[in-house]
Amino acid sequence: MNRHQKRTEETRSHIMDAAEASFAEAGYDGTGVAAICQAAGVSKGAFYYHFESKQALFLALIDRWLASMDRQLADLSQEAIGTPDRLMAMSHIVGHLLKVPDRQLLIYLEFLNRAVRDPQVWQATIEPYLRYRDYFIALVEAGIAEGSLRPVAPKTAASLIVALGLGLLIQGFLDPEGTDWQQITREGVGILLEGIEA
Amino acid sequence: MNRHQKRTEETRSHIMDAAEASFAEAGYDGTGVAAICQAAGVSKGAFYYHFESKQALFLALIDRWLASMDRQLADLSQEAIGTPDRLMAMSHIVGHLLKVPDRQLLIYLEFLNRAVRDPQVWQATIEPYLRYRDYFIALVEAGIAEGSLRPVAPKTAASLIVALGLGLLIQGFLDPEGTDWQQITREGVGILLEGIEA
Amino acid sequence: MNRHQKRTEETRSHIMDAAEASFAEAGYDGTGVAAICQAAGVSKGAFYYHFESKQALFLALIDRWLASMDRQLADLSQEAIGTPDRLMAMSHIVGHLLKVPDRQLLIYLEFLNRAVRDPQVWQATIEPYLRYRDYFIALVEAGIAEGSLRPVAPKTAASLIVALGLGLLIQGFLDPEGTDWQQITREGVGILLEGIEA
Amino acid sequence: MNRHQKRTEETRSHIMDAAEASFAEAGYDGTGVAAICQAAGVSKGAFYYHFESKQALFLALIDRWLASMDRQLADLSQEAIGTPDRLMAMSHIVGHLLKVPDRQLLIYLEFLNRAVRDPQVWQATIEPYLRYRDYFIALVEAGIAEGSLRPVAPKTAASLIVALGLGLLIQGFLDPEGTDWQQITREGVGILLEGIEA
DNA sequence: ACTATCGGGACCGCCCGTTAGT
DNA sequence: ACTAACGGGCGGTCCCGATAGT
Repeated sequence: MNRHQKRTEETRSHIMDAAEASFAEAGYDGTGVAAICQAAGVSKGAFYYHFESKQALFLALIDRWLASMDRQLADLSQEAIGTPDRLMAMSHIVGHLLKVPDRQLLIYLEFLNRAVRDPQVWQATIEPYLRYRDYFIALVEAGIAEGSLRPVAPKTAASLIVALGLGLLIQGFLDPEGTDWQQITREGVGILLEGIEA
Repeated sequence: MNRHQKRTEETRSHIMDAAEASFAEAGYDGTGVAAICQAAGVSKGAFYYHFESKQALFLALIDRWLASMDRQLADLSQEAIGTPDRLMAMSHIVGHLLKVPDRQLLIYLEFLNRAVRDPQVWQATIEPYLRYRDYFIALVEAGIAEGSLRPVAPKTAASLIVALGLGLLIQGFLDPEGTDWQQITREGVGILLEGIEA
Repeated sequence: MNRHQKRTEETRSHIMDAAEASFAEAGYDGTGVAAICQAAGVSKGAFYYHFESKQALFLALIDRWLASMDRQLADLSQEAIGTPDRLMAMSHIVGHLLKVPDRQLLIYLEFLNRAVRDPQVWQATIEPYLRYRDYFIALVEAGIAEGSLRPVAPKTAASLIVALGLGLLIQGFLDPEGTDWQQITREGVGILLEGIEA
Repeated sequence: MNRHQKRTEETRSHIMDAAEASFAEAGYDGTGVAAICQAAGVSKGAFYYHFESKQALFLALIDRWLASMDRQLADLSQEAIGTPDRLMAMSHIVGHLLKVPDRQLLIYLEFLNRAVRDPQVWQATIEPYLRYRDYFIALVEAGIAEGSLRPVAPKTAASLIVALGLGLLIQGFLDPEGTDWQQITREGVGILLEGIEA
């Protein structure tokens, strides 16, 4: 990668970072392209040189986020531990997300909200969602196979786990100050395990 | 009630119904006041006679929804049954919501999404949220007192229940066709109860 | 005049008073009919029962003001004094208007501004303006005849007097605090008289 | 100066010229941004690229006018002549303004009318007004010093001169046809000088 | 690879005036 | 003589994207 390409990539990243922040803060519709450009310190022309449209930028943002999620999950899969411990480890990740009331996370709500209305965004969201659920299904099946989990329906359990994560995240958004969500998450996973552990 | 009042009430309802449908379909920002008026069959003059702004209409919509929620909860509280059974009954309500892929429900996502960005909407959302959580806390405490639940931390359990409901609803939005969410909900509550029942 | 008629007249007056205040404060275009009605404590229906349009109300306001001006001039003409003294007496009236920075006076600026653009308002304004100038012309001619004034061109002198009054009024609007306009007016008339007195 | 800057300057001027004409013709409130754009042959996008708002354009118009006024005054100050002659020269300028019934001048009335209601416009108007009055005060003082004027109060005389100009301008607006305002102005200044000349 | 400038459309809020009802 | 409710349209602003220029 030569000097030029590097510079180009940097501009792209700046725009995406600025957009991510703005979308989280004010929402997709509440953020103008001009505002993104100003925050990124570039002109509108630069924006439309790198992205076909505001929508395309949004999609790129989703992709970037999913890629980072994949990386995190892959890291976790490296360590060979039992299913319950792995769920516990995951709860720590979610709990960590909730510890600091990170306004930046709000962009995930925006992803969600647009996914159910925009077919293109839906496409980009539903596919990874199913992938993640499959991951949890496999996890549960492995747990049943290794005898650490009771023989529950894997799909139900997986949906339950995802629901738990989503639901706690949203509550964390709604009430970021009044509750120690990190602790709730830890205890919650404990209760859930109680219900499925052997 | 004279003719004027009756007419007013009807117009207001028409507007709110049309707005609810449009907001669910296209989102808050994707719905213009003109579109609402057309759908409701009234003029802009009528709209701004009944509502101070688009935002005010949105808040009125939230209030109406919360009022109906309160009514449903109150109905449920009438019947004197044990906590586990009551939770099961609730799961049926949520399950029913998920049975038909009702696009109308999408407006709740819109409520959520705006609540975290607009202080006024947040105010209107957080207060009832806390009220509902308190309701569940009381429910769990009652269950522990009557011996039907194990002595878990009530706040944690309540948050868990709410998380379950929210998380399943959102998954229902994301994947409305591929899964029998009604069944997942039933089984999910079963697993959760497994973890907290005595 | 029976009870009903009296009540009607009162409502009309309330509306006109409220409109006068609002027009002075925010200008003609800056004042909505609804605002006038609210300030007057009546409904829009009442407004349009008494006035054909916002414009008609404005015309009525002009008429009312001109009538009061006529009354003042007539009072002044009663006293049989020389022209210079009469001009001095008038300067006191103008000076008095300028003593208190009466925001209410701003409506005359609005009259002026609309007169040059709206033919109907122009009609209602130009005619009395010419009448007043004729009054001053007659005054000057009388002064010359009685020997108290030098033989200046009456029309020029009259225009000068009117210009003086208008110009000082406007300066009083522009700089209501920084200057003692009452005194300036008194001295100014003195200087002017110096130029035309015999 | 590159091509961009030149184009900008031209567009800005076109917009300002069109706005000046429209404001004079129909008043500030009676002129829509769309109308200005159409008259200037540009789009709304161009308009709001060059001006932050309709109000900002109005202020820019005031500034432009004041700058041209300053230039005229400066030109006049170049020639070393006595105070009376200078006042006479000025009367010629005002008289010239009044000779042709120039509808364009009506924008000054609009300036005035808005200055007394809008703090921002007031700010932009009062400061130059005071500057001009100071100029006349200095002029009168110089006249007294050089012995061409009687020892009148400079501030009073200056206010009188300004009042004369303003008042004649307004009368010129009200009655543009019926009177030879050029002549009235000349004679009027003569009379005024009569009152202050040594 | 980027900037300065521009095109045109859409949205919210308001406004003037009308009508059905009392 | 007056109110509540409504009709329809306009106005300022902003926004997404395109183009001319470098």
